Amino acid sequence: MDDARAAILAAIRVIPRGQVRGYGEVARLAGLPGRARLVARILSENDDAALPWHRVLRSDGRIAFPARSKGYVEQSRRLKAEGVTVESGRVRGARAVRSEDEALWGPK
DNA sequence: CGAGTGACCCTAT
DNA sequence: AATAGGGCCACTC
Repeated sequence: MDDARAAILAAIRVIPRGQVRGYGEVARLAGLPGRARLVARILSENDDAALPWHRVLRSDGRIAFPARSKGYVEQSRRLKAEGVTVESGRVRGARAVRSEDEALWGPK
């Protein structure tokens, strides 16, 4: 297992229950700025059921899967299960993040 | 080496 | 708010 993969998985495991992060944000927190696509790829290959992969969303707070796809349904289900409100594929309260030190979800 | 692909991101319309 | 166009990274053929 390479370092990048380990760093990314670690960053995801740290996301608190009931909160969400963006792909680019996770990459940044893992010390790999600009590797959002790598995060997505790692997740697509992940098989660990204990990993809170459902807490990772696109930078605009929307679920990355196509609406109504298997993954989409499962992700919104798992989010709602821990108290996160999801409506029309978007997490309520999440805001687009652009700069380095902003968070997709966090203290307002 | 080049072209295509994707659980992405940003800026400009 | 929704689209379009580029940019990016890693991988496959």
